[in-house]
Amino acid sequence: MPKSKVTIRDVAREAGVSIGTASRAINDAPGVQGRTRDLVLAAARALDYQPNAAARALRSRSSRLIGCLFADVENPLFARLYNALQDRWAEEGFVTMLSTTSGRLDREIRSLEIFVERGLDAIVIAPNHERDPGLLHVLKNFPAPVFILDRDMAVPGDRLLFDHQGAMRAAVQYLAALGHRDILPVLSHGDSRPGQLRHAGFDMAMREAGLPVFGKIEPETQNSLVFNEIVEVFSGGARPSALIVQGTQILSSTLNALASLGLRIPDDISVMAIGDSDMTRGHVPPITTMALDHLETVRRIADPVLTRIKGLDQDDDTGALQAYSLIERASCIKAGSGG
Amino acid sequence: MPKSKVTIRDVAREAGVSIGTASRAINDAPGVQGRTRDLVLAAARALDYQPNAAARALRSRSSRLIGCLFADVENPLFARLYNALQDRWAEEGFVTMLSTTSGRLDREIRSLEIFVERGLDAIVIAPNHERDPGLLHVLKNFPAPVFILDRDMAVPGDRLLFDHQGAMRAAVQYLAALGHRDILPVLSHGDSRPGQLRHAGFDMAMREAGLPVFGKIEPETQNSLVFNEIVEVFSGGARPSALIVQGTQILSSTLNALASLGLRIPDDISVMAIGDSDMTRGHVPPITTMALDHLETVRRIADPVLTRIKGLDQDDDTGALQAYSLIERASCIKAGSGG
DNA sequence: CTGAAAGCGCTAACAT
DNA sequence: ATGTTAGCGCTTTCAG
Repeated sequence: MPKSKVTIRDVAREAGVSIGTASRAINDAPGVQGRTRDLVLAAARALDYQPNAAARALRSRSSRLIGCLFADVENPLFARLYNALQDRWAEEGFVTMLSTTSGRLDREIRSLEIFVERGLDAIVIAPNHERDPGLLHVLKNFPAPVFILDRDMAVPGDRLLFDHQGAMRAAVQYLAALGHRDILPVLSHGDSRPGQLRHAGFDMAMREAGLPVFGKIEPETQNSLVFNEIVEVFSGGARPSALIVQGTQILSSTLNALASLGLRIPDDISVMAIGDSDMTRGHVPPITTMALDHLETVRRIADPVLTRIKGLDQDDDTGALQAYSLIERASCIKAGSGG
Repeated sequence: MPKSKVTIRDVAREAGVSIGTASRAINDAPGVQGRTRDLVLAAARALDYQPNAAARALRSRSSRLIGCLFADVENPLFARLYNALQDRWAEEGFVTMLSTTSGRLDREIRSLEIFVERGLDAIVIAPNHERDPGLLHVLKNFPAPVFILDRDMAVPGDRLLFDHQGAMRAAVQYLAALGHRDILPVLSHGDSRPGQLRHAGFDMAMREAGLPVFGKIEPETQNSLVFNEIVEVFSGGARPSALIVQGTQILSSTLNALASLGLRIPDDISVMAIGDSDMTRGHVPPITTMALDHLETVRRIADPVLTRIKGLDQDDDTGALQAYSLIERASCIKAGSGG
């Protein structure tokens, strides 16, 4: 009884109706009598019928598939996001596909081609290469709605942009209000939107606050170790009173360095994180953080995508900005007030 | 020029051949003259032809899709694994789908149903629920090869089992050889295979080494905080000379607690990790670890799956055991030799 | 409200 | 070596 692929034909026969009626009942389309519908559904259940997605997609020209293109799902932000999006879209009967590219251009382009072949109904992308003409070309001709996540790309489509600049400003203002002047940023060097805006935002905020830029630590990537750089700064005699640290991995390395230097948080130094995670929450003391509202972020991605798939032709929402908010925890205190 | 769905028909016409020949050329099947083949491929490229995967799947009864069912892709092990498997299978022309379930039974079952509907050619699963009859039932009737990853499940299919027991034994032996007697394990309490075997392995190894079990810390989940438990142990006056810690999140919390207690690694206490990660590598000092060989693990999953898809009917490989190996780093020293 | 039939794009079997 | 054709399982007209 297992391997026999039962088709809608079998269901129709079992229910004693035509194949068309069976289809309508199964998709609960209008124009089916209640009793007939029940008959069909009962038959389907009895036969353990599973619709064939390929046949459906071929005929209906809708795969009920939504694709995500991320560089990397080891990044907790994207992992959580993927999880939540998958959940949300599953409620609406869509299956979510994930393609990770390690940020490599060829794989980004190849993934998009695969998305075309598979006939995805929509895609959400946060590619590493914002300005590559080849990638942009594929995107412009993409046969389904494209949602752009936190990237500056010259292609049509809804998008959601994280307010990195605002986050940096809020962080600096918060620390400045606590009396900190020597604030050291530890922000990975980004070629793409997030990195650029964070640096720009930091510089601007410091200027606004009338604070000299004390120094900078710019790890190459999200996974770079900053242990040595941190130790060097303090060995050099210079002595920031507060750190702004972005990224889980970098934060981990930073905390390790501080502990190793014998510096206590927040007594000896204040630490502020950009981006919430198990680490910021679970650390003792917990780390004050600029965080994205996860639920809201998910909603602002999932819903517009669904709307587009339904085909409601509105103008692209090209300016949606997702703010960070300050989560005050125990890792920052007034400058000079420590033990 | 964008939306026009160009079909194999168009390619055939453009190349001046029949639709069948076009198909053969595109799939580079045997029985096509070199020149003809080039003609077709040129036409395909010129028209920017993308084959329709749904039609292919429907006709050929092969979706060229491989599914992964994991509880959670925020777990670095699975994230890395997914990445690598996707890469490997892409080389063979397969697309990989990921379903994450947060370990919830209903979602595990639902995911499998979706896998059936989508006609996946094979699946790799590491479900949370090893003994649920409903899940087992679906699996037994699954219409494609099933590969089981590190779970004890009474269903047919190849599998790869991680040697958690061996890992714990090696860890204990290593520490015992360094003269440690008071070894404290910090291992999450698992209801499924990995957790059970780790605990069993630890107990057995301690017995073999003639060491009394000093105590245990058993966080509920992989994300549990153990800061307080660690602090309590040391405040209680008891004083292990070495820790065996499993999981990235738990390790993070543990290291935080040790730092906060003012304990230096390895001088005041030796620390050994189960499972390699950016954290074990990047920590200062780097953490001695029992690790799985990533490449080998990937190979031992990816290859058998491919073989099964090709239909080579051999017996299930039901006993493959993937060993951990010891990566000696700086976090463990001889008992009593510290500052 | 339901049945009959066309056909989505492709591959595979059968002709030539 | 290439052309022709049937039909995968389903949704969607079009009749009735």
